[in-house]
Amino acid sequence: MPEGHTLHRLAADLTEAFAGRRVRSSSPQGRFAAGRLDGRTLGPSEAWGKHLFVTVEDVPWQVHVHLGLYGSFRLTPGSRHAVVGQVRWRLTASARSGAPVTADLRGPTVCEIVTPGEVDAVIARLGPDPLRADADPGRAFARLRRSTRPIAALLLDQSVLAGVGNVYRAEALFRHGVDPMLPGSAVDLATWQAIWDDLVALMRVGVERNRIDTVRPEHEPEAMGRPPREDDHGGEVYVYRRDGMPCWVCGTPVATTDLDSRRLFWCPGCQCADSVAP
DNA sequence: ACACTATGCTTAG
DNA sequence: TAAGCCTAGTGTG
Repeated sequence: MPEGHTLHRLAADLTEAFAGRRVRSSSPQGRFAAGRLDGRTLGPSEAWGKHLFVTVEDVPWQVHVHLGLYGSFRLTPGSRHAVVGQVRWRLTASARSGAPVTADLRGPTVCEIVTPGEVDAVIARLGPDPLRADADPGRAFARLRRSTRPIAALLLDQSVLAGVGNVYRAEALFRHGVDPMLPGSAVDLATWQAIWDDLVALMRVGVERNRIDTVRPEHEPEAMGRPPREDDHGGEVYVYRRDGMPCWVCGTPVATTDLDSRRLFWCPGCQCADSVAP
């Protein structure tokens, strides 16, 4: 499911499966002008935060995809599958150019052909993306320091930081013992740098494993003598959707509240002004 | 079978 | 702040 790591993994998978290959392109559901790509050769795909761009050889335009809350873009071997459900965009590459493969896009918020100028405009409104090597965490820190909004709200603001979603927000704040309601202006540079570095590491693991894993080795189920969780959010997490359950570290029940119409999860024991980072 | 939820974001008011 | 987008999985009866 789509936080930034999902999009970066998807970009890599699409590039591996389709770059340099001639594709068939269609919109079984009919809501995307997929015919413009039919018979063309794809270039590499790239992710910026939660946005995906699929390039096409010999033309300046690209396909811009945003999965939104429940979009999915799934690759499966083979090129002759029956269409199941509402497929906005189907890409296939046949056995003639390598391993046959199909990619089906369902339920995206955005799937459109965009000009280079439009690509630049999307990227321009995004903050630094921890998964991009050229990202500048200082840009995000400058935004934090100018804001009285809670750090938890700022971490989800894609113009402050690109690619972080509700799970990474909750988990990163937990791992650094930061009170989610701390105003951005009160975050010191050392704390910010630690959170940023941690997001870079956590999200890279997310890309590799294609799931979110945030629990340190010493708190993993094997080390704690508890059964593994392994739910559909990924592997092990500390607080995300664990409200009411005891914190893995201090035993305090995990709390939840609404913040800007999004659910926020945190441990009141580990994440307060006088707590030491777990 | 139906109801509810969800890792997101935009627009209207 | 609320509604809308539009899919899939889970829970309830």
